[in-house]
Amino acid sequence: MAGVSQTTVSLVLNKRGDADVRIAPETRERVLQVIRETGYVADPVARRLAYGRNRILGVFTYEAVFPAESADFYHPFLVGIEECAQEIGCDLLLFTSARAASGARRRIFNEESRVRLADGCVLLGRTVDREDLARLLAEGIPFVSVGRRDDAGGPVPYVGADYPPAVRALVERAVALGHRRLAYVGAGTGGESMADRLRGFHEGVAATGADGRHLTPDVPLGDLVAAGVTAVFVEEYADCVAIAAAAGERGVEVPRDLSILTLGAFTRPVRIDTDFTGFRIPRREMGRRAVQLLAGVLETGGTPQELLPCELVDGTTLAPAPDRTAI
Amino acid sequence: MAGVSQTTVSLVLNKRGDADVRIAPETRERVLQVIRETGYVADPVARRLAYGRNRILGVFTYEAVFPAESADFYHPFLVGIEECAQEIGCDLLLFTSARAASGARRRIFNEESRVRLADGCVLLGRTVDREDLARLLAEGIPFVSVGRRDDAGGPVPYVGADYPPAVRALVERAVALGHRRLAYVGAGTGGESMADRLRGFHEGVAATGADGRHLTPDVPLGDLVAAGVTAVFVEEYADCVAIAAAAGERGVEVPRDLSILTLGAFTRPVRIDTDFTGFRIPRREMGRRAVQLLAGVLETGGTPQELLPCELVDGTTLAPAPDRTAI
DNA sequence: TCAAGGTGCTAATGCGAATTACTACAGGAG
DNA sequence: CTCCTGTAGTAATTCGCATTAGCACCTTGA
Repeated sequence: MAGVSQTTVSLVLNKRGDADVRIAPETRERVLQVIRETGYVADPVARRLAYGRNRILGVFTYEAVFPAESADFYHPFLVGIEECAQEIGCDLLLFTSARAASGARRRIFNEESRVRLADGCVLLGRTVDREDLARLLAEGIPFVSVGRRDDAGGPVPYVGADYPPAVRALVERAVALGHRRLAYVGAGTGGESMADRLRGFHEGVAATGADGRHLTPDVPLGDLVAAGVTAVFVEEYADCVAIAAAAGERGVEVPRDLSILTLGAFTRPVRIDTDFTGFRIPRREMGRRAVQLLAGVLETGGTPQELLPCELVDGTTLAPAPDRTAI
Repeated sequence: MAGVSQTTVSLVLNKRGDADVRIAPETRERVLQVIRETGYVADPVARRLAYGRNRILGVFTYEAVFPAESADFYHPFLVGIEECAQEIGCDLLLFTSARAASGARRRIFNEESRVRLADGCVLLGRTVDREDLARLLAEGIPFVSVGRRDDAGGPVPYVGADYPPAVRALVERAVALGHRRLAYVGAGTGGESMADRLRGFHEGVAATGADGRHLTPDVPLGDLVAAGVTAVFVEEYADCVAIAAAAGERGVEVPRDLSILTLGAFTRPVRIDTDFTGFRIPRREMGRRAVQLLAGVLETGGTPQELLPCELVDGTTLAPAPDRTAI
């Protein structure tokens, strides 16, 4: 329509004013005019095939992105991801189809994975399949994990929450308030984040010289009390609630008789009613940062690894240790 | 690696057992073996370019997808959309980049729109730009709007909430409880959904012979009371809350002195504390249905238009009309 | 023995852009 | 008048796959 070749149109569209390729202003204007009239938009697919970039970031989650329960644990991450993606002018591709059929484990690389359609991707999930990570690494697909990950055939780029210092700080607080017998209640495994929490607990215990034990979530409240534990550090939020409820039933007053500190893992949905003492995982910031780091990886490569600090939350479930003699 | 041509691999991958093209089982197995070993995955971009389909559905929202406020109005739509997309094995492309720079109106067709990367898309938003709709229609891009839309140079495919009967039913309920002076509080414009609500109100008033007036949201509560209005039908949820609050201040008891019925529009975020009488917009179902309809459009074309019924919610803000003589 | 028909696979082409290599033309220097 | 140097633009190729047309080989029937 403008009487020029496809090449010229391409050059005009991509604003190429290079030294080695130039377009007469008059010609350029003619092309732009036609584009304006027809509303022509370059096919993003072909563009990507030829050029290699899309401005599309993939988001892979091992759970549903939009959970039925609002105010869900993952939501803040996504808020941050979206905010940042918008700022840098990228679209987001949610791999919703990856949710495998019942039974089978969901995997990034399924039969017709669309991962490579995106320029890079953000991984979200409590745990991420090691094989998936290794393959991502091996194939050189740019990605950033939200949440720290152990090496998987190489260092994994991530932005995580810095649990150890946070948990350790909580332990120190409790000890400062007179608590001597502490318990970590939770698996302490099942993902790096759990391991990090437990590690922070042990560090804190070691640093303060307190007595710290590691118990599984199914430990009866009676055992805790009988063992003289006055402060529990609970990995999973739902267990916090359960313990608080059990305490209520048994006449153990929180926090007078027992301090409960949450370590903020959300594996199971639960209604939030108590204002537990613990720390805030900077979820939104992690989401934002993940996208920023991914943008950096796309730009210049590298394997960024960052841990964001968790802010302590005062809450109402930590009090000075009860007078032992009074019990 | 398998000693066959690219064509053969393509045929094996796409499971073509057509009459006109056949592959020896032995060859097929050899190819599959190599694929298994190398973990080869066809480039989704090239695939789309050649074949024309992606199994990617675009989601265009005129507001942020993941709002900072949880339990947001749009969230249920997205839950439904994701659920259904997952079921039919599609990924979701969120056009987060479309959020234009401050000031400018966000548009679907911006300079480098990625709409055409998806097979089709779902439109979400209180109002949708008419020009965008017209262009979508003109270019033959498959899409389905969530929310009824007036024609835009042709009928628009949509799945909406059926407001008129719902509002009308509320009016009839109020009249059945003795209310005679009713007021619709809200703009009644600014999108098809608003117009539909107002229309339903007028229908209800006409059918019952009650006295119905249309007032703007800034009407002072005093005027309502002075005019003898005993039941207000409030378009915007935030206004419901505001009116209830104003009533509380002025000693007008809800619902004894004044019944408040919500028509469920959420333009402005607001804390929900009262259990207003009104109806439930089937948001999640609308999201699901939109994706189903879109799948249908992709399959067989057409211009589906559906309205889903709104279920009445009893709530606590509708009571029999006060005895007029007693006021 | 040869044509007809079936079988199994490949060469060539297209999708729509980006990119590279190259050409036609004009003006100035030698 | 020829050679050189820019300048402005184009033809050809590439990206990785799907698809169509067609080729070579093997049966079968007459």
